[in-house]
Amino acid sequence: MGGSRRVGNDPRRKDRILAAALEVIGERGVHRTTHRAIAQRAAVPLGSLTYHFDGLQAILEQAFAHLARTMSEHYGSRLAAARDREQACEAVVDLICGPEYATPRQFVLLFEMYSYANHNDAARKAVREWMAVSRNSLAAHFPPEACRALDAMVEGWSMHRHFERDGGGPDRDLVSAAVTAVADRLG
Amino acid sequence: MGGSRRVGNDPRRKDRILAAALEVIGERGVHRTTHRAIAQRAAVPLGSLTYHFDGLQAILEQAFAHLARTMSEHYGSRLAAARDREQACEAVVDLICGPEYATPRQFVLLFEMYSYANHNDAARKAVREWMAVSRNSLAAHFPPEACRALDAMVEGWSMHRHFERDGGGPDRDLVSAAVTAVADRLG
DNA sequence: CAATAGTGTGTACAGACGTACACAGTAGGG
DNA sequence: CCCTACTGTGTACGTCTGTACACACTATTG
Repeated sequence: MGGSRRVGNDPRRKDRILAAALEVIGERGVHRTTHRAIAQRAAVPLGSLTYHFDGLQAILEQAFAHLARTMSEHYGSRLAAARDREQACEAVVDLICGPEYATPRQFVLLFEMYSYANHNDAARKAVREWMAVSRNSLAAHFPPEACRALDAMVEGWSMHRHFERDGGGPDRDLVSAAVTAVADRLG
Repeated sequence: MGGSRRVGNDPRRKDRILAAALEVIGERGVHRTTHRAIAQRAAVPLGSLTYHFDGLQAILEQAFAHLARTMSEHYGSRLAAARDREQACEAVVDLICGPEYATPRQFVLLFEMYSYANHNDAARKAVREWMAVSRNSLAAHFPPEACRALDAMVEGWSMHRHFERDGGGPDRDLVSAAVTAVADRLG
């Protein structure tokens, strides 16, 4: 139709494979993630992976790039909803405490990406972009110095909460106090 | 000599293997860490690994347990050197900015441990203990609430610095300001 | 309809992997 | 001295992995 180039039967297949890859990574970890596990999860034949991707490494790289993009959008949209600094602080507290950003699944994937990024340049690039975007999202509400500090707090604190995994509720006031302390002093 | 039990030729071999395992993990990542790579690095025969450990998983678990202990000691000793709150704040800034705690090698290993901990109970336990100890080290100088916040800041900020990997110097004043802001408000 | 060019798949293969285990080596007891 | 009990090693085996590739299929072109 129009173009001289043919169109595949299932143009979304590549994305489905990448989504399946993230699921497998989340359940098993990058170690023990295999072509066959991904293929089975995506319900596609094994050969389909080698047809669409140049090896397992390429799948992981693109899967993590996709993850970074998704997380960036989520992070950004939560902060873009804030209209003033007070709401921005609340948004930051939400990012740390709320179940939206800090879903266990995304945390597991995040750690897989970070560890993989230390041994793979493409993944490292994805991590850097994700970090840059998350800080830029803060930049709409805070000066650069505060962005650095708040971004670090979001990362570190939400990750500690992820591993402690008990009593997730009563922290909120404390987190809020720390966030406003930094925002006030560095703002 | 006293006991009825014989003594092996090389009692330090187990530790040497664990040290070699950490080196391999640091260079290659947990994915692509194999018995053979560890054996070669430790300069011991392949069979020695299956003799001393019940499988690769056991090696990783014990290697990470060792890592957590080492890091805890380092973290604790740096903070124990502080005599008052001001020095404690300086120590926290050092932990974030200084090259001692934040050596790239240890960071890589830390991320490997975190990601592995999401799929392995023993490693998860090691991570939790390491986090508990690091917070306890802060507890000698700050109230519990401040410990939570400062510990999160150390983790998040040092890790961001690890990935950004450019201009590591001029941050120091900013980090110091953020640390004292939190310490003052929550102290 | 025949020719064709690109899409997609099942299978086969070489290599690497974890692990078991038969065996060698050695230090004490009798 | 021999015997025994234990430590430690080299090798072999079955499995699983990544990847290539010959082949089938389909839709377009002439």
